[in-house]
Amino acid sequence: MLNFDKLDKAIHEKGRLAIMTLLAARPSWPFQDLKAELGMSDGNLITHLRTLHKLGFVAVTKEVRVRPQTSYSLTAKGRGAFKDYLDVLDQIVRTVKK
Amino acid sequence: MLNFDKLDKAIHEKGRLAIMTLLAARPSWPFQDLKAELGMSDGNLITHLRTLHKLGFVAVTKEVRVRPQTSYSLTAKGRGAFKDYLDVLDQIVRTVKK
DNA sequence: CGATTTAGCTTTGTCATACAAAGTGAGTCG
DNA sequence: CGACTCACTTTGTATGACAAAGCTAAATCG
Repeated sequence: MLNFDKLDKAIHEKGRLAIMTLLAARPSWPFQDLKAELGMSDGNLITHLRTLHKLGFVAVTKEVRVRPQTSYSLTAKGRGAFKDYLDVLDQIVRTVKK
Repeated sequence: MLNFDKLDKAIHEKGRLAIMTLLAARPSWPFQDLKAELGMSDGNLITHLRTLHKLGFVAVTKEVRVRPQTSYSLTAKGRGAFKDYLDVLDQIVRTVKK
């Protein structure tokens, strides 16, 4: 049957779900762009990103252009975990709609 | 675009998402059955049910058979809110998979 | 009939964490 | 030099998940 334990808790949190969804949509996101898109505070955003990074879901790239710019992207692991997560969501949606 | 603010926070929590999914599958669930199915402690389960009840998502019916039996079911409001929630999930899944 | 069991709560306490606000340090621009 | 920006870090608050244990009323058991 439906297995809610498989719902990765780290991804399930609303803020991080939004982040993962954005990261899945484009290969790389600068910190400022994520912040603008999500309307989060610096502290909140970076904490979520750090959580995802610690889990190996997100890669961090630092460049110094005119200004320093840190960009974030999904790792293969992150993409896999997100896919698994979405599969569960998909199952829930299908199960209930039947 | 995707609107994460529309993700009802009360439903989004894992435990309550599981409860809502069960309640959507059958017209009514006795407390003990929910507890067995979900493997939650009394205290945890009743707290979640109370949260959903306060929001008007869940109706409570008390019967006295051989033993007292309290059953829980979705209200129309609960069903509507759950549908809206699932619509957002569905959108997320579709958006990412594209 | 007294003891035990059961259902459904309530209470209590702990632990985690989301989130904002404010501070930090390095580099840049005027 | 002084203001500003980026990317953090630190700190504090507030919420909430969850388990364990107690509590009450009713029913069953011996």
